[in-house]
Amino acid sequence: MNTRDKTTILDIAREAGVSKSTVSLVLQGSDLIRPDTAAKVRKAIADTGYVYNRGAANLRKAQSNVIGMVIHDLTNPFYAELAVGMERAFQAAGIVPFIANTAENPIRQDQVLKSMLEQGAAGLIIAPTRNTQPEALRRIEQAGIPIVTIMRRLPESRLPVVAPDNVRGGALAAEHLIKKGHRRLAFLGGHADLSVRRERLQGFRDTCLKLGISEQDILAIEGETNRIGGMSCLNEALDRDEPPTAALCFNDAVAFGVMIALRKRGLEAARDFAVVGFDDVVEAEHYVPALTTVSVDTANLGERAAHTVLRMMQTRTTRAEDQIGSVTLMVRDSCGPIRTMGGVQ
Amino acid sequence: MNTRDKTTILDIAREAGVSKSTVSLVLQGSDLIRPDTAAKVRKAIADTGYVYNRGAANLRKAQSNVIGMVIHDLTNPFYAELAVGMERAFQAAGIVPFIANTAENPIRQDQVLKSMLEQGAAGLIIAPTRNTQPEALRRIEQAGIPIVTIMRRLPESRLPVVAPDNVRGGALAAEHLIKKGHRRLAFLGGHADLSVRRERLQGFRDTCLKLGISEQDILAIEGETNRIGGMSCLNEALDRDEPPTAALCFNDAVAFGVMIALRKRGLEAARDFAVVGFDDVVEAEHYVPALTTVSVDTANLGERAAHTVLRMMQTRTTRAEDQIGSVTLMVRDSCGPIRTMGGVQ
DNA sequence: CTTCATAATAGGAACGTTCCAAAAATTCAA
DNA sequence: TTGAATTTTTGGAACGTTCCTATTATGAAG
Repeated sequence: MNTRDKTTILDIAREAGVSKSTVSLVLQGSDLIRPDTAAKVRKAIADTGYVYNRGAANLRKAQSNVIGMVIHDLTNPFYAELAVGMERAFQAAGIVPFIANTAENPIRQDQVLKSMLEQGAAGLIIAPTRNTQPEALRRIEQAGIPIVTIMRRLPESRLPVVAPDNVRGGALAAEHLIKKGHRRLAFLGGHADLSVRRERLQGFRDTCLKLGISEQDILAIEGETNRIGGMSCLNEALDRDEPPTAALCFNDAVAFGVMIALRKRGLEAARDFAVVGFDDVVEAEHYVPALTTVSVDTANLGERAAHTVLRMMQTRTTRAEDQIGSVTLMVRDSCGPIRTMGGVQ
Repeated sequence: MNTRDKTTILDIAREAGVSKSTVSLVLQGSDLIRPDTAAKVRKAIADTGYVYNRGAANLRKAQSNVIGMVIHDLTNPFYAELAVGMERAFQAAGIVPFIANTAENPIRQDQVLKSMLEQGAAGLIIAPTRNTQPEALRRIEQAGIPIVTIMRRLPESRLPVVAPDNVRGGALAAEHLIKKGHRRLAFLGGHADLSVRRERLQGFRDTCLKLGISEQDILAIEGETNRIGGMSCLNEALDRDEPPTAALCFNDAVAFGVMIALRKRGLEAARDFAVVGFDDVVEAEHYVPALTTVSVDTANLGERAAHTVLRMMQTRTTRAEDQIGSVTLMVRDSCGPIRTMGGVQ
């Protein structure tokens, strides 16, 4: 092989005294090749510092095994968990997926998506940013690349979605809080344009109404989907005339923010105010007080999404059923005991 | 263009009535092409659903702009922050890097690295798993691909490292705790084979000795580098005959674990036991009590790593200076006031 | 031994791009 | 208007694989 050039299939062919076709066949694990020939080739591969050029192969095959995971906020532990869950599922299929973060920025998301396409991605899982325009994904769809959205549902889009049963989760939380004796309830955090929030809020509100809470005793406050958002939401809630005594939070991050804000006001989660989270990140269990939250079975969600793209890739289809994961309420300490009288202060 | 086939540079050439070379030139933003010709081409590109085939280009150019970030634990908020920091720096350079998680598993890491190589990565940033064998990276080095390690230093390796000044961080923490009046100190968490721990512990221990703490009053307990590890380390520490009254934790995750374990024992961080973290993750500031911790300026660290690979790629070199980021102690609430008498219970 | 069927191997074209050398178009000066 | 100088455009080869179609080696049967 040439001194400085990278070694190719031809180099190992020469080294092993066979043709490039033979080497290629060995590389693909074909059983057309006689075992001893294959051994010779494999030895040559090991001797030389050969690295397979997947780009060249993809070019010729007109298909790749690259899968991209495009996540809107890797900094949110829930999404980080989700991402590594999916990665694990892909690993089992012998695929190394690539993760990219879009930092909740649609423009960045466009760039990332473009890059994934150019790189020849064969499948995509996307947890889209807010304000994702439908046409941002249209190009990918019409390129015939399997794509599934996870968690967030896109408006006016026929893309398959993998998400937890948000409506039921909201309902579970409402039921729990009302059973604990609360009569003025809040839903804190999240933006109204998020499908996740609409669904969670819907389940929450419907159940409240069904269980006899009146409309004006159900408060919904929008906010960021992180700790900071939780803090400001709680403050806004408690500054009302008739403040709520309990809240379902958009997600666990918001719930942590709510608990922090409570402490800053000299109040205590559980004792003075009941808080329920959503997602059940690992941290929830260890927090003090341990957070009562709706578990979405993150690992399972990730696995389903992974398997869905994989299946779509195999069947060369661009459509798939939505998948709604079941949820369970993890009752821990953040709602305190059953309440006998209303009112906080 | 053919009905079902993907459109190529030739299709847009035909569409625009120019040659493929012209299209290629336009794609590369060459100023050789007359503006109106370029406009025609760009229009054709916009009309057709053309997507650039970077694989083909890389094949021909024998070089790519793919950069990989291989992280050992994306689930650790610190590394998630680090990853998005690096991503931001690459974005400014017009590059979309790919992230992969190795889940602290050297075998997985080998697979990921192999995949990145095959994909034609032009540069790599790696936060290596424990027990990374030097030869795991040797192949990449000899392939001439720029690679920088971040945070963890590899044994017997000449790869450039970007890391915070761990020794100084440890020293800062020790000094702070001793000034607060503590006389029996612990270093909690982390495994002895981690360079990060060795350095942090070294700074911590040396300063303790220098400031008059005797060897047997400096306790070092190994453990996992996460919350769980922190919990068990604290329990082990307090179950000693002469328990410490303060600790520097391997990182913030461990520190959170320590504080949780304290609560479980009916003790309180700050009041009953001083705890200092390391890393200064965003959560540290909002925790209750707010965590006193050594800030490593995560964003800056990520930026430096990114710029280092970028520079190596440009200069086609495989060597670079180590970069040690400065650290500062963020004094918050987790160490309480100055202590006048020793002893916990 | 041949002959034939089959199992292994080999050679060339193709994938979509870039780059080089060369051709064509344009501009400028005389 | 012409020719030279310059700018703009073009065609073909090359990158490292895979796939298809040969071709050669092997073994079985006559």
